[in-house]
Parts: sequence; structure tokens; C-alpha cells
Amino acid sequence: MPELPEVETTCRGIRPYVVGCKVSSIVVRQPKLRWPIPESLHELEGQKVLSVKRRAKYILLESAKGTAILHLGMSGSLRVIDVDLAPEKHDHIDIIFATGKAVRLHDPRRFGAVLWTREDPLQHKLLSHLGPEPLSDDFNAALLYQVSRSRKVAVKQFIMNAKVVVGVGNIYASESLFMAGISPKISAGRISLARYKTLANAIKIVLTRSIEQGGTTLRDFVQAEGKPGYFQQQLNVYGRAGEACTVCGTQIKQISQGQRSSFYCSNCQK
DNA sequence: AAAGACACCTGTCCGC
DNA sequence: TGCGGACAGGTGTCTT
Repeated sequence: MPELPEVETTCRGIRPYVVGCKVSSIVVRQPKLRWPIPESLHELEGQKVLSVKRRAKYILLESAKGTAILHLGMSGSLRVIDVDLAPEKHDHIDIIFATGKAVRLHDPRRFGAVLWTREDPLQHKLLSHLGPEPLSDDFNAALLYQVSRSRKVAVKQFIMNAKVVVGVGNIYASESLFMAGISPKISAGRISLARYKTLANAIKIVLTRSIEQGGTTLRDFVQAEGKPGYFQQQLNVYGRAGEACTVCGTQIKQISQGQRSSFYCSNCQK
């Protein structure tokens, strides 16, 4: 499911029901996620949530005692529900608020995570080595150009590397490269500064537009209030192998790069 | 240091 | 209808 736009959509969706609200209890039905859910997570009980922040694809629920770090993995979603709504299969955790609402984590594949830290969450081992946010000014062509020199990896895998830039997952990597007219197969180190300007701009536009549409729902992503995203209607290449390019009509190709599928138009992207 | 393979887990879809 | 295999939005870890 979630790349940056879906995580951002989720944060915006839960924020009104969470910020300033007191956590009355936390129910863990399945502690075996990517890592075991720590017992210390219960330190959030009795605390007021001070903020909901996002860093990369991590969701941070901050309190005076510490911060819950959530990740949605490949198939996770958070929904705001009434506390008495019966849980269904794969509803692993409820963070229950004194308001009578709860945030419920649903994650069939259990690649997601829920962690707890008493320190600055940005110093957490999982967050401290991440690259810049793609929608910030720290992410730009100069950075891509500089970091890519002498790198032989394909540009598609390069922009999906969270040490280079966070939040660009498999869908938006393909879509951004299409918008920029760059083949996913080109070595990152052989791309000019001018082309990286086009690419950095494309990444920002694609992610921003997707956030505006509530993200992309391929199978099971839902926003906090249960609605799907709508950006999938604007996908030009992802999942469209064999179909006609929306620009030139050439058949969209699918290849495998780094064990992930890539989609591109061999005529529009060089 | 960089790149590639693999691991985690469940559900779905496709071909036979 | 059933079964095996491939594949799916992520990313840490281990091996070359």
C-alpha cells in the first residue's frame, strides 16, 4: 500500500481525532509485526497526543513521555473508528482515546511496525540515516546530481533508495520517471544536472498531486475515514504493461529491477 | 562503499 | 474446483 502520499493522507486523516486527545488504553491483538510490539508502548496510555508528524513513511505520535513510531509496510492502513466497532481479521492494534474514538491498525501482511521511543524520534536508529523529504527544498537537482556521481545503479532504484530521498516507492518512481522522460534503466551516474532538474521537479509534482487525490488505492489502501484514494486514475505507466502510452500510444513495457517491477514507455523515456 | 539477493507474511490471480 | 507458482504499495540485513 503506502508510499509517501498514502502515509501523508493517513496522517491528515487521523490528526483531527488524535491531537490533544488522551489515550485511554492500547489493545494489542497481534504483537508479531515486522518487529514485536514492545511492552513499553503502553507508556502512551494516559498520555495526551501532542502531535502527529510524518518522517519518510513513518508516522510519529508524540506525547510528553515518548513517541509511538508507526510504519504501514506494504499492506497497512490506519482507520479512525468508534471504540465499539468489532475488530476484523488483521486488525492488530487499537489505540483507544478517551473521546470514544480509536485508531485501528489493519495490516494483512504484517510488514508494518509499531515502536516506542523515549528519545527524539528523529534520532531513532530507523530514522537517523534517512535522506531528505522529497517535498522539501533540501531535495533538489543539485543533491541528486552530486550524490549520484560514480553510482552505477539504475536511476529507478537510485530514487527509491531512502538514503538518497525518502518516500518515493515503486508506483511513484515509475510515474516520476515517465513524467521526466527518463528511462528507468539509465545509470544514475550518467544523468546530467539538467535532467535531474526535470526529475526532481517531476517527483515533487507527482507526489503533490497524489496527496491532493488522497493517495493511490490499488487493492486495499483506505484513508483514515475509510475512503479509497483516487490517484490511481491518473497513473500513466504503473500497472499498465501492454496498454497504450497516454502520450504516444506505444505499448507500455514492464521490466524487473532490483526484484521490483518497473513500467515505462520506451518511446517517451530515453 | 556499493549493489544484489533475501527475508518477513498473507491474499489474489493465473494457468493447468 | 483445486493446486502450484508468481506477484503485490517496504525496507532491514546479509552476502558478494
